[in-house]
Amino acid sequence: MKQSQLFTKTIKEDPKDETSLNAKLLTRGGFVYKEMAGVYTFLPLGLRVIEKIKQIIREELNAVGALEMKLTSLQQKENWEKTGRWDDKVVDDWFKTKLKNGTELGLAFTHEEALTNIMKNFVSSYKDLPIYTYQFQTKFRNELRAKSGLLRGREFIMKDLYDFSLTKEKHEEFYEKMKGVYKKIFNRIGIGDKTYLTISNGGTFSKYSFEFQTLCEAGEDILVFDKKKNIAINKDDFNDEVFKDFNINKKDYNFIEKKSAEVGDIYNLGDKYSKALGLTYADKDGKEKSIFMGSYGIGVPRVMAVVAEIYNDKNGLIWPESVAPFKVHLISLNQNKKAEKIYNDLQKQGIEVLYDDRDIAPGAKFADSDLIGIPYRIVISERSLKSGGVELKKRDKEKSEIIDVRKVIKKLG
RNA sequence: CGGGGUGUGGCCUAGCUGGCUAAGGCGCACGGUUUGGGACCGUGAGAUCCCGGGUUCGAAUCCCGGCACCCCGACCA
Repeated sequence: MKQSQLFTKTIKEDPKDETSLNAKLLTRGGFVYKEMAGVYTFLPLGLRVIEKIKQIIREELNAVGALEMKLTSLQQKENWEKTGRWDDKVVDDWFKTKLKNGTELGLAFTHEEALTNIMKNFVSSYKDLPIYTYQFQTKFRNELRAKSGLLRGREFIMKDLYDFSLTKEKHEEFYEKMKGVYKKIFNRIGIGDKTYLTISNGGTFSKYSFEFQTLCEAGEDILVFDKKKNIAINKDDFNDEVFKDFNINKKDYNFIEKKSAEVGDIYNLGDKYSKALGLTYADKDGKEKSIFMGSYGIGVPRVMAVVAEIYNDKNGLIWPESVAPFKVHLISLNQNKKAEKIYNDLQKQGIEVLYDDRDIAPGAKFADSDLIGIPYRIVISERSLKSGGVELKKRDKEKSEIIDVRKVIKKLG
């Protein structure tokens, strides 16, 4: 992409209505625009990051046989009444609306009911199971208080996966598998070493569930963990009962506390939804059986925000290569003819490049480049050409190197 | 939802104990000079001072009501 065509502009000053680092950096860099508290538009650069994160998730989920689909945001109340979740006293963060004729609708804050209902059309025999399916979908949650920039929003993209399994045991097998899949996803995104599989309250379906918590100052949770022994417990659930249930002798561990953000969660749903909505299958002996389910969420913008919180310096963002909006930021200082060729050659190699072809001062280009935080920066200028080529610098390094124009593409490819 | 804070051109701010044409910086347009770390000079455009009501000769400024945003807390499959 040519930067002259990028309509967003970087902003020098912090926006006055943001306090959190993620929102400040993402706003200043032109990644997001705040429509209202907890509701953000993804601008071209921001959307590229979102899509990178989605693609990593997609690849890992597809690898375990999950199929992508997309449900609707508008929901009729009928299915929700069957599970008791239409009631505002039970679920207090509904956004509800009405059809012209007065029919009540809800904007989905999750999709267990809708999906389970759909599956009634496709599942009747044990031969039809298991089913693993997921979507990237906008969730609406009428939070009392949106906060921390993109970390807690009222409208956000969520990856939610659901498993429909033959038995509790089969479901649990998949559940265990997903722990590894999530670990892999967060590793690829670049936050793996700060992300912990965390023991947490299980809610109504099982005594415990697991969250993926990433150490991060802006987070809302407090993680109690032992890095060496790789164990973490949400502080809310750090008590004798947990120690007993997980066979933990507190003296053997060196627990410390730090703030963290929940980037993913995996839940056992048991047969609550399948039962309530009448989703069953006929087993080999023809007997009707319950289906066991789980749900597995990842808040995509939240992951983006957490990455922004972790990877930055005083000059701006430093995206990990895996989720960066572009791999290379090509900066031309009055050498647009030569730069154009490099730009084309890089693109031919399939390397994503943002090419700063604008006619502005060098300092402004460097400042923008640092703020936007693309991993590799190539500068082509009279000076670099005199030294023998182009200057290549990594965003997170101080030093740069001069490389022959023909070799830089090979090096990055 | 309780408490605290803030709302002034596209962005960041000053002005707020009432008083002249609402000031500055960034950005934007035009002209010129610049060209390796957000350049400089000049000219110019751009404002329902969050909204509604009130007090007053006169309101960005004072009073009342509302809305929005930020923070703390509560809440949070």
